[in-house]
Amino acid sequence: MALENDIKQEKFVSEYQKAAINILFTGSWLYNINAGFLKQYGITPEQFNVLRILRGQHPKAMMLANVTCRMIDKSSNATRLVEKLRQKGMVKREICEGNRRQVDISITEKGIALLKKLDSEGPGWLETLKNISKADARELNRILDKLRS
Amino acid sequence: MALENDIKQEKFVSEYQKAAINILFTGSWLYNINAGFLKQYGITPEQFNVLRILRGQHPKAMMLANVTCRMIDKSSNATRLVEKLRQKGMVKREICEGNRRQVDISITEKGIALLKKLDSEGPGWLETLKNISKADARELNRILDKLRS
DNA sequence: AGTCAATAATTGTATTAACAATAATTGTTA
DNA sequence: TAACAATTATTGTTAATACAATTATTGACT
Repeated sequence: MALENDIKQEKFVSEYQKAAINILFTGSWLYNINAGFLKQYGITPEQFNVLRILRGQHPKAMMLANVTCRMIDKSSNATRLVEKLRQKGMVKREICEGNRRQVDISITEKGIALLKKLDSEGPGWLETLKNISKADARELNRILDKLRS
Repeated sequence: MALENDIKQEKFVSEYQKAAINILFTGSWLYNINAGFLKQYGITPEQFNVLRILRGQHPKAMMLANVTCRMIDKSSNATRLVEKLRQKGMVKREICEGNRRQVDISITEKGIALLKKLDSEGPGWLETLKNISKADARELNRILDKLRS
């Protein structure tokens, strides 16, 4: 009955409709928790996501298109996102010598340090998920992956 | 392996982290499908949501705060959302006589007609969900509800 | 070499979101 | 009833999103 209470809707036309709304609602809910947590560190969830992507390749650089295709929300404008992070000193941007159309982006030490702080200084957003068991988390992943297939 | 491919990330630190990212990613994915489908009708997902909320009470009117608390994304500005719908002739706005602080909002015949068209003219966004079984949809709802509890 | 297509990224612009501040009205109570 | 608090909604403002148009560079073909 949780979703029914959350959006004050007594019934749904089908289990599928409820699932669709549940995904959208829970996504928005989780996003807002995450955004609120990150706010004190001066970054948005999208910026956080880009930093984690870059850390995954550190110390190698990535071209912009490869950052974009790894992003959770691919519609956000990577150029401007990266520029915001550059202004904060979290990433470095260099035109690639071998192919001057592309831009090599890499995370700086300052960016690494911020992520490290976020990793350690929990509780962090992941704690929010601990209402469900590990088995449920696995089941959730299975179903969501199947949904998009 | 679906999410791993979708965001090109080989592994996650835990099943919980993957679940969090999976919810955000699937929510964004579903939102975009929905937005693309609604675009040809000239409304956004949030506006669609508000219209469905108002239809649920039709022909009664609702005050703005009661629309807001039923919205999927409560952070979006209901005043402006409703104003957009009013400009399109989908809703009616009247200052409540009994309490002049509140505004009575109701769906118009034109709004009803649009929803009816959307209901019938599928396939619609719900078809997207049919990759999973009804049992999986129920399981998904159970887990998501628990997650937020 | 010159032209055209393809790739990579940036920019322009209109719309929307975030969220604090303000206005208008009503309720309460000294 | 005057003053203050509470409720309800709107507005102001800055930043972010959506997405088409544009620029810059490289690759391919004649």
